[in-house]
Amino acid sequence: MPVLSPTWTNERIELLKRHFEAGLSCREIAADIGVSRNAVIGKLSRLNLTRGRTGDERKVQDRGAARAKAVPRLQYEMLATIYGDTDAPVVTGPIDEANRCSLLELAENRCRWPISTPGADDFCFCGNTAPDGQPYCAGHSRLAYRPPTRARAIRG
DNA sequence: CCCTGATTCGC
DNA sequence: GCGAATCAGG
Repeated sequence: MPVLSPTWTNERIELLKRHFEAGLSCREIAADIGVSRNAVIGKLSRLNLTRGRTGDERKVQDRGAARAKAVPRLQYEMLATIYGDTDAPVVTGPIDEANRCSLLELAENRCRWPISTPGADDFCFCGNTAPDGQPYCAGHSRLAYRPPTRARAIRG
């Protein structure tokens, strides 16, 4: 019911904290929730959930790999692609939903693909076996990363 | 240059 | 309280 349009509802803040604690970057959190990166950071600051004064903890970026510069896709884009066109559950690879685990059961070798739905109480993660160094499993990794765009390559 | 998070500041 | 703008770091 369109009684009000609160920017930060209970579900928003829960998702915010959850994703934040999950280790997701503010960019991804913002994309997932559907707000700007600054909005997420601003809210986090107000909630005193900041990780401490730091430019960025991720020392080296993918830029080190000059070849195949796969840039992390925003979940906002992914979800839009998945749910925005076809009604069928897009199969992208060996994704097993049966292995989904909770946040506390997440591990380095576990796919941390967030099975999140706006306002879902059964939030969980993929939990599949993820390759070394990769946050997602093979199937989700394919979704999470897109091949280098020609426009970007020729842009210079 | 790109990216990131944190703070500042106007609304 | 909210988020863009700005600052600060890598």
